[in-house]
Amino acid sequence: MKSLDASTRDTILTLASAVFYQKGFSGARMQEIADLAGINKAMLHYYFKSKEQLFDMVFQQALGQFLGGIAQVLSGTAPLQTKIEQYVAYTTTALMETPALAAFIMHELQQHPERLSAQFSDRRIIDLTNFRQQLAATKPQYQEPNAAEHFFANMVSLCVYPVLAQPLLSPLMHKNEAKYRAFLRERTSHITQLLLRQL
Amino acid sequence: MKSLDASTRDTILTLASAVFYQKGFSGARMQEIADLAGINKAMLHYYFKSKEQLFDMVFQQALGQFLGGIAQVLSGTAPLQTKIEQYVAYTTTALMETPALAAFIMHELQQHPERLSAQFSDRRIIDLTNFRQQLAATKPQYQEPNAAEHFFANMVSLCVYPVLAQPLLSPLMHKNEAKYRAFLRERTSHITQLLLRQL
DNA sequence: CTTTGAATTAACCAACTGGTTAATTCATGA
DNA sequence: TCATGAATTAACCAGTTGGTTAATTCAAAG
Repeated sequence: MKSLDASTRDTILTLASAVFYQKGFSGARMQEIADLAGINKAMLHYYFKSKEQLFDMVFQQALGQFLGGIAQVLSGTAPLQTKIEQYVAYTTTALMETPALAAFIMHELQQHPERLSAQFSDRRIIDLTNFRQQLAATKPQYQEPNAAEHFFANMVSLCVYPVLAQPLLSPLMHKNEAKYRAFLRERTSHITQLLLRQL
Repeated sequence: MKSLDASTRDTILTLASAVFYQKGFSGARMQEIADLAGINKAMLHYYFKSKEQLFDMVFQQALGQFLGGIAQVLSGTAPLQTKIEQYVAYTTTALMETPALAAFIMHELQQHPERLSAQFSDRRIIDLTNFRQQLAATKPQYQEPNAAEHFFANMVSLCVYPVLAQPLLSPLMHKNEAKYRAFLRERTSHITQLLLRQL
């Protein structure tokens, strides 16, 4: 039983995301997506003219979600502390819901870095100047070249990587999935404190 | 012109690594690997009976390289400071030589986490106890549950992610490849200081 | 020179995969 | 009720891909 025509596209998009996230573009099969959506391949091509187009929509949406948190930190007017706290909390929570998202984006971006440009041309949100100013205002040492960039890279790394590398770190720490998830939740405050201590 | 039969296998393995690293298992093509090696597909299957077998060798080797640095930190007898300094320097350097390695491992591990087990059954090197003891000896607060794990996760994240996410962070920081590489090199000391400050 | 086993090649194949087509059903507004 | 366009299906297709086979070349040992 299908949902209303208008929302069918969205349903497909959601199911397709799951497949693409886990298997990547080349590993994903149109047949599998169609099966998941309970339609046949022809219907899939009726809603999305090609695998590439379907993938592009999934990828751009995923990238938007991923960059959303960053944009807020880089351009918002809130105090630096607040922005950092919000980013750490939001990113951890969001990524934990779709653990394969980060690995998917990195893997696809590795092969086709140009796919990023679509997100950069439009939105001007992606700019470090505002962030650097706020940092420098808090502590003068952040005026030095690359100091703000290092802080930013630290923040993102500390949040994203442990989620992305769960299949590696979880066995390494002898934690089952539940325990590792608890560990990740615990990290939110750990990371926040570590970062704020640098200000 | 081919190299000596014995080393041909290694040549293929190296070339295949490059392809697998960039395109993953499902994106890689036996034909492309054969072309790179200057042989035809039949020869490729002569040396490696299947794509899966060739991939397994590549993957296990990649994983070994990736875990090599970690093992040293976790089990060596050197002082903690030295081990940290060595890990940061080694990891950054090693990953920068094959930037696609980390994304490759994460992506494949996401789909087949069981591929990790091969590395874990044999070597007992992968154990945090030694590391935790050294940490606790330096600062008692690291006796608390998960404290050592957080430190470890921080260390790995700070080193690996900025290399892995180069296609994302490089444009975001308005750095070309050369400048971003310089930034990564600069991070070696930045990360080391940050970590040692936590002791 | 000949034997023998490894190295190499060209041709081939079956399965898979993205995509198409033409015909059919369904819903709805006139 | 009928006309119209969207939704859906089954069958099909051409290109790709991993893998095989049988025949051939090559190199070294006897």
